[in-house]
Amino acid sequence: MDDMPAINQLLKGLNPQQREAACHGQGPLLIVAGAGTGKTATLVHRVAWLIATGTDPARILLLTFTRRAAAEMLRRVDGVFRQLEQTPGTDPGATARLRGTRVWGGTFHAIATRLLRRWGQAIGLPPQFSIHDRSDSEDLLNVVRTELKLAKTDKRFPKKGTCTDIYSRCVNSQKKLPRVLADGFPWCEDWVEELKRLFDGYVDRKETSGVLDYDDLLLFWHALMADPQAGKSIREQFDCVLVDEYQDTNTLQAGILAALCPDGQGLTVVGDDAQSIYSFRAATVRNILDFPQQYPGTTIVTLQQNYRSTQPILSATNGVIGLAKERFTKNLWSQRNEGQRPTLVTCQDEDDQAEYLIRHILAHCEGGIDLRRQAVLFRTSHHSMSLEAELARRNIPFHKYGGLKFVETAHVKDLMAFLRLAENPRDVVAGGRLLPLLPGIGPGRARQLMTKLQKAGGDFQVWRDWTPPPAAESIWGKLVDLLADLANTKDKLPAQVHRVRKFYTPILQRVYDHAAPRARDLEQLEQIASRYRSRERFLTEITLDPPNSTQDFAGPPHLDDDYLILSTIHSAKGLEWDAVYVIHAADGYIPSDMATRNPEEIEEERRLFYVALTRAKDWLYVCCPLRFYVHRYGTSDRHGYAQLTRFLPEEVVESFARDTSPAFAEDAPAVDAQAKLTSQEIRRWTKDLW
DNA sequence: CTGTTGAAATTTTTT
DNA sequence: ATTTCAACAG
Repeated sequence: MDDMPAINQLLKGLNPQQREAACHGQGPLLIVAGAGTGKTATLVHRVAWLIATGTDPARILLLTFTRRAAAEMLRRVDGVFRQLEQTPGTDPGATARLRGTRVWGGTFHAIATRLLRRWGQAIGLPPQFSIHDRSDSEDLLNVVRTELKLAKTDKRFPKKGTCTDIYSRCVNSQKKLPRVLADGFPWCEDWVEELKRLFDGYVDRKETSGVLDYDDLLLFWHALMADPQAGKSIREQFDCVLVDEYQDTNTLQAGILAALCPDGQGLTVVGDDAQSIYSFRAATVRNILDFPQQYPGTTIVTLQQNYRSTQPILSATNGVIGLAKERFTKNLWSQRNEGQRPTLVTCQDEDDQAEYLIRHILAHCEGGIDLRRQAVLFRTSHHSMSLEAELARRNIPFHKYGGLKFVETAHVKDLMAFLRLAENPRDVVAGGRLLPLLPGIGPGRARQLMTKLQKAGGDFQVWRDWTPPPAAESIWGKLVDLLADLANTKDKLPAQVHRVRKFYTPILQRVYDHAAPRARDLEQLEQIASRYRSRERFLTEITLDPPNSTQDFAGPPHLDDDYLILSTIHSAKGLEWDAVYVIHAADGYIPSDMATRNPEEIEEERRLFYVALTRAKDWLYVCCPLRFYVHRYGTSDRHGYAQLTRFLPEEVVESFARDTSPAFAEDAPAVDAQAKLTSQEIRRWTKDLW
């Protein structure tokens, strides 16, 4: 496969910079890839090139931001080889063996799990650990919080979610608690000592429960690399390590990479400092900026030709990012000179905005752009609520990314808790969730039972000689039977789920309203379970990569079902659509009120806005409702007046066309929108004084 | 100790 | 609107 024609064939369609990156040798490589510059294609071809020139696919590690991204890339690597087979002169047998399927691909967390299950014993970690997702972590932290009586203080102690955020931030940034509090949680600074005790207790509790949380996966992988034996083995397992979205990695992740490729040989990172939007997760843009210093001899390849957007859209987005305080990449350019300027839409309020959106979305649909090639983007999940209601009312199908996920619904979590407890009887969160579902059993008895179980080494038989309260008498024996069986069973996963479902459905009907649709969800979960090889794999994969909706499980989507995309900007990362609508582009929404405490936060919000805008290929709309309801707590008629986002000052607005929503148009088609808008604002403002 | 009721506080983005 | 916590009845 070393023959030049085949290699050239493989790289055809790449521009010179992309090609340079794809064919780069072993030295450390930094690819600075602006939005839409063919980053994925480049990475895909680099993997293909590495394989074609003799690297064993199984010795390539591809780290991505989501599992979906990894799967997509490896699928495309296969595509490259399949195409190669078709070209005359290549040996089909040779390429067939080169498929990308054996490449190690996934998120840092998923790869950490695989490696820790294999090698974790070297650092004293038993291989059958469970993984806690974000809400499990909160629950466990809450257990400790209650035990330490931190709830009964005179001033209110931070909520469990906040505590988890703080903890996570400390671990991922590798910074001291007081520093983290001062930087990101100033309203919690009074609680340093209590938080220290809380976190100590939490760490111990994780250990006795046989559990790792998301942060532990990174932390333990990092530690594993320092083990002489295991670290060496893992280092030698991979010839090449490629990292996507490097601008959104944190200190711990950079540390892992340094341990994997100490001198940077075989290391490739790809990213765009202008798109760094995860600092709340302790990601630091320093990773990408300092990469060349960290690895002397780094080759830097910069991709600047944009293949995604029309030039008018690019001019506008360049204008937005041009105002960033620090800016390291050059302006992007496109050969797509045709096309409309993006549209800045002034709306009266949220309803009006929804009206405008639906009107234009349907119009584009008529014009041949399927719903699924259009996306509505917003800063915060609940910003799309009123739009969702309106879409539902009009029977317009949509998929939402970044909202409440299927597996986060209470009934699905309940059912999973049975499987989790059977898999790991030490998991106090699973037990603490499941046991109080029985009548007469609350947090107190649940705690008692879990302690008892732990002392017995996880043998459910010890629960048999416990005397349940009268209310639970009839069901108690059945629960113990169920769990004991599940713990020992060799049944296929769907059969296990079926048993749990039979046990749980009556409980569900007692505990929740709207039991029928919930019960149907569980039937679906049973179906889904059939695709997993084992219970352990099922639990692990669901917590590491929770599907966004039941539809995500459904496999290849039917061609005839078409649906609009709604997504948070964060979840839209790396994706693109023909038409993009960015809504609530008003100060307070973008940038979010919560993220204007310091200049760094504001700069990140600017990049976030930039990411949103750069998702658009042909059509871009930015909507700003002038009047917004203050539904902070509860519904009220309180409202305020919004300013257009500060990221669109006058000189940038010039690259937009202006439009107004239906309400304005109907009110006074002849009047200049700008003037009309102000007078209206003034009138409403005055009315609000009394 | 459980389960209910009412009052009080409440900070976004996600692996 | 939702979550959290204290008070109280069973």
